[in-house]
Amino acid sequence: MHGGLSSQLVQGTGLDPKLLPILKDYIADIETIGPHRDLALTGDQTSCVHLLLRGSTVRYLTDSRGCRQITGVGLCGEFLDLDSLQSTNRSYGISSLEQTQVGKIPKDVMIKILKDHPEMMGAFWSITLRDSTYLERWVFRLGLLRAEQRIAHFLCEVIERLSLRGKYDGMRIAVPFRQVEYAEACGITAVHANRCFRNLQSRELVAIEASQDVYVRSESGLRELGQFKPFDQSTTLGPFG
Amino acid sequence: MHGGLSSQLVQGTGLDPKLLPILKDYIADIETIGPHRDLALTGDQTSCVHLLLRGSTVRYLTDSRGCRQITGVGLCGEFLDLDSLQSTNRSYGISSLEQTQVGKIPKDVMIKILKDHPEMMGAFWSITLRDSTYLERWVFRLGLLRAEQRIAHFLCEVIERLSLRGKYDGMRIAVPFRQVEYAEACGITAVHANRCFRNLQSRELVAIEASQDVYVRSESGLRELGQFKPFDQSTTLGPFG
DNA sequence: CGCTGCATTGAAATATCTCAATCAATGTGG
DNA sequence: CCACATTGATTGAGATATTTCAATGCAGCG
Repeated sequence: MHGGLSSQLVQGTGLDPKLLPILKDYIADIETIGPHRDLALTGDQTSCVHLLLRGSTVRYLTDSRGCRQITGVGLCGEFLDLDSLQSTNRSYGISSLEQTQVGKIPKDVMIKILKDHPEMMGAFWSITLRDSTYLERWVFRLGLLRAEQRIAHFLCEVIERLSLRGKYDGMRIAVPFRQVEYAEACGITAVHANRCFRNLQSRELVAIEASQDVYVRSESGLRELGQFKPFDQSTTLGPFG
Repeated sequence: MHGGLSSQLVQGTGLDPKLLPILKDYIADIETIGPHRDLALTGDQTSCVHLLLRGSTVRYLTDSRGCRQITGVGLCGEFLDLDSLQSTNRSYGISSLEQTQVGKIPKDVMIKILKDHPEMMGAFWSITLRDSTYLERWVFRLGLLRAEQRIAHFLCEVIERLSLRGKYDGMRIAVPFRQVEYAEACGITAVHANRCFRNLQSRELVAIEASQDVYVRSESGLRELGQFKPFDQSTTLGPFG
């Protein structure tokens, strides 16, 4: 059924490999949905936690006019909403970027996991801390950078996270963002995102093929323009090992 | 020595009151610093975790020109940098807004706490999750709102967090932000922040006295303008109780 | 063929920034 | 008590970035 599950999880969740088989057994339900569908809606009861088994997602908040601000990208192998354990209603939506498969772990099962395997809690906390770091950079991006830099910075984040799980070939951004998504992630208009990409192309930092695929021509150039500081890998893991 | 410590912690940390006495015993060192001083610098070794005993702080990221983006406000009783446990070097700075007192808990002591009192981990995780929620809204604010709305939204966040710990009198924002800080928190210029405040005053949403103190004239008006959604208090606390 | 979804372009409107100056309050030394 | 420096708020005017609106292009698809 879910063949390469373990290996995906190893690279995705950030969990200690020893903990993975445990987790796997608790997935209650696997759901598959097409591209650009909502996996979870703002206001929903938070009945379960989602683990992304295939595809990619975005997490977003909506303003009063219905505009979306993307606050995070979900890549294969990641937990999408560990915070569900904390709140009864979802304060954000999650939607898919492509054909996507999620494993659902009911909240009470999560609680059982924590009871049966106390080691898991440190792992989960650790994941939450890592996600916070990315969120904080997201604030940096929106607060201090101009449109073109924001896109560069965002691309760097995606590259970094793909790299960390061996899904970056050094060329192509293997996540099917449309320009709308780049815009919604960077707090700009889709129209403006388009012009920014044109500039990034003329600076020879990226190339765009087939109107959809972004190819990285100069990762260092993107990092410099976007003032991207790589993630501090040297985590102590102290309390969690 | 540190008299009202317990009661401050009860309201601030979000920890179960039973856990507080435990924590209190582990504070190794108390440091006092004046207003607008750095408590921790970007790049520092993360040798300890800071617990704010008195005063208020901001946490910020810096761009290549030295401009600051504030990513969080530290109020009395809160942990300022639980994430230190995760990383070896600080990726952000923390500075004081006023005369401020912090308790320092060395990282290895934190690890010992977790070993001796496993219940603490759920509490810490819970705090991290709550902080993430605020960070996510910060992204919303910067990404979707215009300057004036951002300030309204930011004021709402501060009001809410002060209220949650009984430090809001219904009138005055009891944190000594200067206009620079409002600007750095909202991703705008100090000059522009000033003009926004003038507008907020003419809309009769706030009043400013002595050029420093912000008085709230219409909390609901601020919430509406800033599209502020209050924090979901109904946390299950399931895995942690 | 005529949809539909998305990228692309242009031109005018607007928000925000930048620079530069002034003002008000406060504190300090003589 | 005055002269002066400092800090932060305030204003004005021009420059720039970004949005908005509206139109066009382009590909896949029934």
